[in-house]
Amino acid sequence: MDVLTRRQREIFNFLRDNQDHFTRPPSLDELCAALDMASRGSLYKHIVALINAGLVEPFNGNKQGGVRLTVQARMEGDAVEQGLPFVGSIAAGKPIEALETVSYMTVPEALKSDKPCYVLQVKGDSMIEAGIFDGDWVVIEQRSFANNGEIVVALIENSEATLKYIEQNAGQVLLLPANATMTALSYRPEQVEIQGVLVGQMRSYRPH
Amino acid sequence: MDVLTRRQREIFNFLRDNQDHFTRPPSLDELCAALDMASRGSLYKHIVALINAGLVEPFNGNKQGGVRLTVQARMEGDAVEQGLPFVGSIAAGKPIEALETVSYMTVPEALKSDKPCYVLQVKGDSMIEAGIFDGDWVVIEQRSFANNGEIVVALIENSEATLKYIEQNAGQVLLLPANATMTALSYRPEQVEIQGVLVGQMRSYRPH
DNA sequence: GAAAAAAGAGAACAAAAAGAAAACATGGTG
DNA sequence: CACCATGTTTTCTTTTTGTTCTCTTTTTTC
Repeated sequence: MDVLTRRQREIFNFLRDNQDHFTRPPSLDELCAALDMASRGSLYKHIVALINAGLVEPFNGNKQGGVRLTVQARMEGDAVEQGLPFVGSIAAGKPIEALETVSYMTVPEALKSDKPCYVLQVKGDSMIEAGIFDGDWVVIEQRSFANNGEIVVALIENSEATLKYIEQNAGQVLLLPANATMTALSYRPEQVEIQGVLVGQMRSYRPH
Repeated sequence: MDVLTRRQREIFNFLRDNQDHFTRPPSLDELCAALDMASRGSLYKHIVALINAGLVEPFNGNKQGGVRLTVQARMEGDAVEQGLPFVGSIAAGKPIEALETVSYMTVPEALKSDKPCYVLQVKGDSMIEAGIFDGDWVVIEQRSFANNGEIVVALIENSEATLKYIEQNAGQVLLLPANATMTALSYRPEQVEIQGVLVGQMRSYRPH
């Protein structure tokens, strides 16, 4: 069995990643539009290759109806939707570990990562310029390291947890608020413990 | 059992998503109007297909009275797709009604209202100062009226849908962006149709 | 750089699906 | 009774879709 070409792999990946965006198997024309291609016939060749590779199956007995992924392919992308632990609010001056799970919150797949996550409610305005407001919920991937420029939950001096942009240089860790009225804080690496990285954010506009 | 065709899927989805909007089972003519179809006979074929698939049941012993969903159909809608209909992106210049449900998105209870809701993806920066960024998802409560100061999905001149603050005075409707680089738009009431009100917002920070 | 492979555009075709429009049936209403 | 809203059937046209073909363009490989 032949190995996939680059474009075939691209198209398969697109199908795998976007299967949830189609309620029904997409037709060739729909796929063309989604892939920004102009020719059905060109796409058709790739789909046939994927069919031959066993990665995609014709929908309706090779007649009409579009293509859909094989069962194996679908498994790969499917995840069970389950609530994330909601552990309280941040900027409350307490380490996250001290907070017990208050409840569980159902969160869209798109806002999670594939690693363990939890949900916090934001208190304060330190990140308003990043579009994170007082009262928002944030989805945090549990992780002890971060890349510069990421928004992290950082535990300072083992006592206070905050949500800030992080900038780690040699011998110095900068925690940057997204608020012109606040100033950046500088620490030594051993003073700061990263407890997680921001992967999602949610806000309710309902009156309460 | 035959697999549903694309159009049958669409119509079933429409029935499932809009069953709350009909106090009684809709007649074929009512459904035609709702689906913007001109021929009862054409729709009838689709309904029969849905009946044969066990997804829809005739209301009054195949006599008068319209169609309504079977219990199974309701189950499917509730169990399989627990999420809200995701109907596409806004600021794409298209009325919402023209957009079909492309997928479903699981949304936290706290971001919904108790009325029917749907999800849109935001395109553009017109609401950045309200903390709504390009690429964010918004949960919209389906509603044709709004209070001043609410953020609404407004259909302008029956052709373009946008997300803006609304301010309705006598004989004038103001649509206010939350972006200092953009200006407010003023319309006559009959030029603006409110399609929904913002009740929730979500953002993903995952790279993709 | 030339040859080969891959990718793409676009046209043409047949079959399926979808739609329009009209006619007919049937029950309820005034 | 006539009238009307509705479901049902039929006949037609139009659109969509998979499929195949030829041709050009781009990318890879030697």
